[in-house]
Amino acid sequence: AVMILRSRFLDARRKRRNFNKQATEILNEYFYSHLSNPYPSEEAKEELAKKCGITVSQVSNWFGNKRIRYKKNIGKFQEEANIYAAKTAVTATN
Amino acid sequence: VFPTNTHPASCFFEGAPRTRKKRCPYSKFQIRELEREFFFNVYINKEKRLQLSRMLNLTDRQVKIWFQNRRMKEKKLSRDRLQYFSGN
DNA sequence: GCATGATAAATGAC
DNA sequence: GTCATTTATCATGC
Repeated sequence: AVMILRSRFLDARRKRRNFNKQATEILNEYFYSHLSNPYPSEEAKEELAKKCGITVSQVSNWFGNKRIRYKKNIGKFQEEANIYAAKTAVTATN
Repeated sequence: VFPTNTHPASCFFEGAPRTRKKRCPYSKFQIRELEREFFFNVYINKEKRLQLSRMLNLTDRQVKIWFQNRRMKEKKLSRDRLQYFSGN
């Protein structure tokens, strides 16, 4: 009985909802501005989570998925990488 | 704050694709038996581990790792419940 | 139909 | 042992 409730709780959590555009922007900004080492520290994860309005676990999930999917097909993310590279360049000059 | 890059096993751009065992999801029966044992004791001893691995046609290493991952999962569930009811 | 977030096996640091 | 990961798989969004 406990196990059934437990599994239902898991299934409920697994119902996925996309992050809002602003949260994705923040995460991508961090990812592409740390492309040589896209491993945020625990403190950085907490700050990102707060700014994005998501949990630290969700931040970890996002970076885990992003790293493997980026590495697996860099070409597919080239355009996206250029966009955020330009964006951070603009903010740096201001 | 720059990451010191000590914890990750390798750089993000590594060149050595080490051979890794392909992840194979366990069957419903295997999961049921593992969960049953986990319910009685979160830490499994050597005897029961060998017994369980033979019954489920898994290696003792696989059973050991399953219990490790299962404990981490339980911990994460506790954190999520706490956060859910306290609202951060 | 893939994109995306979450979970399940498997590894390695410590 | 824990725990942050990698990787494949799952489930959903659209």
